[in-house]
Order: sequence, then structure tokens, then C-alpha cells
Amino acid sequence: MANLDTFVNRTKPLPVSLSTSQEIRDRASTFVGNIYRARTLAEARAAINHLARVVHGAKPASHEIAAWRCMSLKAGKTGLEGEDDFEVIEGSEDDGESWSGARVLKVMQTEAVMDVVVIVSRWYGGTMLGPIRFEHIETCARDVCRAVRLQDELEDLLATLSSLDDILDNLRSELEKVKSVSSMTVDDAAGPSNSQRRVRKPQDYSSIRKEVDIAKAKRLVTARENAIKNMKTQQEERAPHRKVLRRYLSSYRIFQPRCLSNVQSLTNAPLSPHHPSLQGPRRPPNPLRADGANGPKLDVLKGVKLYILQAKMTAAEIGELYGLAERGGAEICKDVEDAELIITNVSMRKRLERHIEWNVAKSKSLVTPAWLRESVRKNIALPCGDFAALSDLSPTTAANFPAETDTDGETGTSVHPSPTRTTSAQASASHRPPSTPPPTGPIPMNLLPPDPPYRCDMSKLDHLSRFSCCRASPLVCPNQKLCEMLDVMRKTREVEGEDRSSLSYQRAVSVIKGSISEEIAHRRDAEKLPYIGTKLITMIEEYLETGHISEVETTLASPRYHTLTAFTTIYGIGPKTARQLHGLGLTTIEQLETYYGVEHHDVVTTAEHGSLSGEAQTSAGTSSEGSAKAEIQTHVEANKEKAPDAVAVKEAQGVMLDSEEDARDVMEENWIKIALGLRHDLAKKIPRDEVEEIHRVVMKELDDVEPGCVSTIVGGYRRGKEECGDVDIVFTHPNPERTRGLCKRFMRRLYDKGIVTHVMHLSRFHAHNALRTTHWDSLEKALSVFVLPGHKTRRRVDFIFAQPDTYWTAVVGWTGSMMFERDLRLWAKGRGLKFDSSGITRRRDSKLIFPKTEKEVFDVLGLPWIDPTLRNADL
DNA sequence: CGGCCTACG
DNA sequence: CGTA
DNA sequence: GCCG
Repeated sequence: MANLDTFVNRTKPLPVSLSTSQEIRDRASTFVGNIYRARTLAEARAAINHLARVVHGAKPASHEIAAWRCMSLKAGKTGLEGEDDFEVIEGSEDDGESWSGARVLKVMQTEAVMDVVVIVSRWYGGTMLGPIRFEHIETCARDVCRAVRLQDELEDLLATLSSLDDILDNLRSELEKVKSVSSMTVDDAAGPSNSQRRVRKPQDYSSIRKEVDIAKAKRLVTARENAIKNMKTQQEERAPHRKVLRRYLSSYRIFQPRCLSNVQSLTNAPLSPHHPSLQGPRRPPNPLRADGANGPKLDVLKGVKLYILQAKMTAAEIGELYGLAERGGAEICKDVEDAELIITNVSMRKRLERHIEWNVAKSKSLVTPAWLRESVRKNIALPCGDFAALSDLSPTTAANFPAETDTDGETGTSVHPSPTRTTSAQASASHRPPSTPPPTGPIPMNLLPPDPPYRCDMSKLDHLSRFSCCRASPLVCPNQKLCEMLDVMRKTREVEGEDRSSLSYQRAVSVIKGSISEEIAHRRDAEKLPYIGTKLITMIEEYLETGHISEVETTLASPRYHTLTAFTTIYGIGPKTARQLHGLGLTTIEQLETYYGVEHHDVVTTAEHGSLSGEAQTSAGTSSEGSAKAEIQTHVEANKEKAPDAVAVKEAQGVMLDSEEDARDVMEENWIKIALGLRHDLAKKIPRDEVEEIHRVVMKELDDVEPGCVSTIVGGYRRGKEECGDVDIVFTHPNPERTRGLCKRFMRRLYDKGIVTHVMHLSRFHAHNALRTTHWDSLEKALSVFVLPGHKTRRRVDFIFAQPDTYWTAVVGWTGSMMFERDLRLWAKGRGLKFDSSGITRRRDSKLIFPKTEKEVFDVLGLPWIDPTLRNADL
């Protein structure tokens, strides 16, 4: 085996034996066992080779008997579905000592070791030993296998120990807070706790590891568990509302809404529902690149030397302004000295002087971004005086530009090759005075939208593909009526819990939307489509002949269908809960309110805000708030009569709960209660311009928390819907360090300002841990209820914070539609890849792929580019 | 007849 | 189970 | 409910 050499990879660390057995000597023969970590066959080979040639190089053994067992993922499997996803690769070699390899392997199987290679070396002394030699070989093999098993067990125990230590630390600091709770504010409650928590120095378990003292490790685990138990009991005594409080203080749902008033009074939380800073006049509409910066090239600013001061600008704004300047034909200067005109949001001399010397500033014109926007919009270089950024400099701003001193020879012969937005951004950032640390780094081009936008090549699409991610699905299609009927079937199957059937109707709708550009006139038009089988053909035929589908009619005539679908519109109520509630005889949302004990003030806030729908539902002929309240009360009374067993039902729902589940249940109930109170607002569609306004406000706030973030509005908005059910925004920051924990910090800020009223989820992602736990933390998300300052209607806004290298997969993953995403993943699976919103993984070796642009996401998956507006694979 | 997207709370 |  |  001369080419064994090729398995030795000298750049990798050398294989290290995890354990060596006792030497067995018998009539001049010597046996020694060794065991190495080997997750792949190649690693096993490397270890065998290393032992034979390097370790035993001076005194080569007569036989190197080896056997290996490696766990590997089956093709196309993720490892997430359990053991069946894996297969064992095992084998052995005798190296001249016949049958011995199989014996070693058998020992390994009995000892249940995995991902290792065992090598038993024999030095032959000239005397034949007979069958006893196999016993020696097996003894050596068993020794090393057991040693490794003990080591593994120890590592497990130490890992458990370390996570128990973490839990203990959290409990300790929480207990600390509970003790001093009366003097605390909300900020104190969750702010410095992290730093306090960090005082513990990591426990040192190295002696246990060295001694392989499993018994001691087990004792410590038990001790920690008891300590935690005691701690919890203590907490219970000190804080009767422990369960709620713990939720409140830990990372989940820290911003609990007003219905948990006990928490707020407990913590003396200074809640400012509407912070003054956002009550003032808002900035004028701030068109994003997509609106203002794209468009025909103009030469309104030809020859104008601009410097854009990035301080106090959001990334989106910086991108927009560079785009506008470029479009207007301006020359963007790297150095402020070269410019005649400075675009800035800074309005205070003191702040400006941190970036630009006062004497320099005096010789320029300093204008607000509005000047650039208006000049490009009106296609005329406007007088600067009206847009002076600093009132102190207003005279010089007006006087210094337009200036006629400029020679067109310089600008005409473009000394600088027409700079791209990004390179200029980088350049100007690097030319900031070194005295001030740059608050915002340059924005890498790949985090900004592409310019020009990608073109969707329809000829590359396969309209008859089984995958919606290969088709172009517009918002509405020529067969919209048919699709709506089939969607009724999908919905009824869904609420009845028939997921697979539901999926088939969903696929049928998606196929019709994406593959047919004309009205279906005949059944043969539909027969060729994937996912249209016998049942669907029957339905389509009926539709073509009569304009109706009887099964759909039946469904629409069924009160059960309407009740179930109405119930599932409430956030937190899915098909199963809806069916359970219906089973109790509840049929209207008002009855649900009674059931969940929605207090009238929970509803009144909504009734105030959304008076139209609120009052329409609660009272027929009255409009005063008092009557509405009374009306709700009467509903409560009436429903008590109708559903007297409501309490019993709750008990039925929560059968056999241990305390933890109980807590979860209570929480979920509260959550549904809140959602019921918000239902009128949340049912309202959000117009596109309000989505944009929400985005602007969010970015302005985010810039204060963490300057330099970039973002994309995703979801239905990005797919072009005129009205959106919610707002989804994906964020990142060029510096990955800046994104960690940002989601939580930002939510706190918005909550404190009264902009976010509820946070229903606040989560960290750890995708890609199919095998290794190395890469995680790649996404953080918050699902919130949001109210624009000065507005009344509450909106659902989802915040997704991605690491910069997963930004574009996050954007693709959150743009949707749902069917498009499912097919994206299915398609990826078929190609040996795993796609999710925080990356693409090659299944074979779990190698992560990070596309640098949105287009690259499609390229990597081998898909043609499909514009977001053509990803409407769902109805 | 098994699979139908994948992840988190 | 519910949500994205 | 449809596909491979």
C-alpha cells in the first residue's frame, strides 16, 4: 500500500492516541493497543499510518491490526431526524494477522465505541502462540475502548456540570434582583445583570479531567442539581410571582405587556408610552434607494464636488445619498478639503467639529440631505441657502455655492473614474480626521442593494417545474377566482388538521399561479400541470363548466369552517386549539374573550383606537365608550350562561401538567388574551407607505442604538403587495461584533420609547448545529407589536438581525412567500444542500456557504434569478 | 408506500 | 402546537 | 392529495 502516504496530511495536527493499553508479553511476542479519534475513514487511515510509520518507525511492528467505526450522515439527510439519518462506516484490516481485524471490530461493537480507530500492534518474537493470540489482541482492544468510553462519559459530565454552573449563576443574580426589587427600574432589571453575571470565574475541573474521576464528577453534578433546587425554592418564597417574574427577567418576553400589572408595580417600571423625542415633527419622507436613487442618469450636478459626512446617517440613507449623487452626475470627494459642498445631518457646531475643522467648513457649503434629494428630484441645482445644515454657517453656505470658480476641464476629464457608491464611501470614511474614532465603518457594497438591479430572465424559468422557486408567480394571476376557491379547500383541510391534503391544495394553487399565464379554458390546459391529479382535475372541470365547485360551496356554507378560520386568525390559536374551542361550543370571538377572561380595559384600548371595527362588533346602536363597556359586560354575562363549563375546559386542556408546563400554559393563555385584545388592530392591513414610514422610524432609532446598520424590508412588502399583514425587516451591521445582542438592546429601546408595546418572541437562532456546535448565533429575531408615534393602530413588526455573512440568505428566507420558501428548501435538498434563512450548508460535509449577494443565493442553489415580486407562490 | 421545509419557543 |  |  504505497499510496497510504497520500493520507498523511502534514498540515493537520498529528494524530494523538487517546489511550494506550497495557503491554501484553507472551513468549517473545508483544501486543499493544492504541485508539485514535477518527470521524472519517480518511482520519482512520491517517492514524494507522502515523502509528505505524512515525510512532513505531524505529521499531516497526510485525502487524498493525486495525478496525474503525465512523458515524456519517446518509446522503440527503440532515441528522435532525434522529438515528435513522446516520449510517455507520466500519471496517478492519489484518495486516497479515488473519482474522484479527474482525476480532477487534467485534470488540468495538460490543463496547459501542464510535468515531474511533483501534490499532493493536504485534511484535512477533519467533514463537507461534496459537489461538491465545486472539485473546491478547481482544484484551488490548477492549482496554482502549473502555478507556475512551470513560473519557467520553467524563466529558459529558463536565459539560453538564458547566451548564448547571451557568444556570446557577443566572439564578443567583436573579435572586439578587428579587431581594432589591423595590428600588429597581426596568432598566436595572435586565441591564447590568449581564455584567453582574459575569463575575464568576469559570470553575476549574482540570483535576477531575486529569484523574478521570468520574465518581467525583457525578457527585458534583448531583450537588449542583440540589443547589439549583434550593435556589428555586428560595426564589419562590421571596417572590410569589416567581414564574411570571422569571419570564420577565430572563430573556424571554422581557417586555411583557400591561396585563401583567403585578410585574410592573413590583419593579416600579417607568413606562413611557410615548416618548417626547418622537412626538415632534418627523423628518420629511426619506426615499430609499429604490425610490429616489434609481432612475435615469442626470447631469444636474455635473461638476459639483460633494462630500457626504456619514455621521448621524443610517446606512440606508448613506446608500441613498451616494446613489442620488451618482445619478445627478456629481463628483464625490474622498477628502472633505476637495469638496465645495458638504451633505450632512449634523446641525451643531460642536458635533461638526469632531469631523471637520471649522475653518474648512467655513469655506464650504453645508447642506442637509434634502438639498440633494430635491435637486435631483427637480433636476436643478437648488440654492443652498434654503438647505443650510448649520444656522451658524448659513451665510457662507449660501455664498459658497453655486460657485463659478470651478473649471470644467477638471471634471470633464474624469480624473477619478466614476466612483461607485461603495468605494467612495470607503474612501471618505478613511479620510475622516483620525482624532475621532469613526462611529460608522464603510458599508461593504455587498450589503447594499445591487445597482443596477438584477434582471429576471423569464426564458430561464421552467414554468412547469414541480418547484415554485423555478417559476415566476405574480401577485395575482389570470385564474385568481379558481385559486381563491382552491384556497378555501386548502384552508378547510388545514383547520381540520389534514395537513397533507392541505399541502396538495396549496401546491395546486401555486402551480396555477406560476405556470399559467392565461385563463384556463379547458381541462387539458390543467392536465399537464404538476400537482394537478384526479381530484383537482375533477374540481377544475366543474369550475370550468359551472363557475362553482360544490365542495367549496359546501365548505363555505358550513358554520364550523367559519368559526375555525375566525379562531385561527388570533395570534397563538392554531388549528388544534381552534377545534378544541369549537368543541366546547364556542362559536364567536366574543365568546373567546369571555373564555380567556379578556378584561374590558384590554379591549377598550383597542376600541378607542380602532373605533370602527371595535364598536361594530361590540355594540350595534351605541357609539359612546361607556356603552361599549357595558355591552362587553353583557356579553360576558351572556356567555357565562352559554358556556358555563369554560373553567372545566381549561382544566381539560391542561391535564397532567407539571409545574413547568403549567407556567408555559399560563403564559400562552396570557398571550392569546393579549392577542384577542389587539385583534382589531392586527386584522387591519398596512398600506405600503406606512410600512415605509415604520421602516424609517425604525432605522432612525436603530442609528442611535447602533450606527451603521443596513436593512431590507422583506415579507409581503418586498413581494409588492399593496397592503401588508405585517412588516418584516432584516438587519445587519458590517461589523459582525456589532450585531450580537443587538436585537434585545434595540427592543428594549423601542419598548422604553413606547414605540413597541409588546414583544411576543425574542429569540436567538442557532442553526447549523446538525453535527458541530461551532457556528451558531447567526440570527436573532423579535416579533413585536408596534405603534408609530402619533398613530393609533398597532402593527405587527418582525425584526430579524443577521450576521453580515448570512444577511442575504436571511433576506431570501424572509421574503417568502411560504410555498416559495418550502420549495427553495426542497430544491436545495435535492441538490445535496440545506437552505435556511441563516445560511446554506452542503449536506455531504456540513460545509457552510455564505453567498455575498442575493443573486448569489440563487446561483449557489443553481436557480435562475426570480424577482421578489414574482415569488408570490401563495394566494 | 413513504415523503411532503425547516427552525425555534 | 404555533409561528416565521 | 400527489409524486416518485
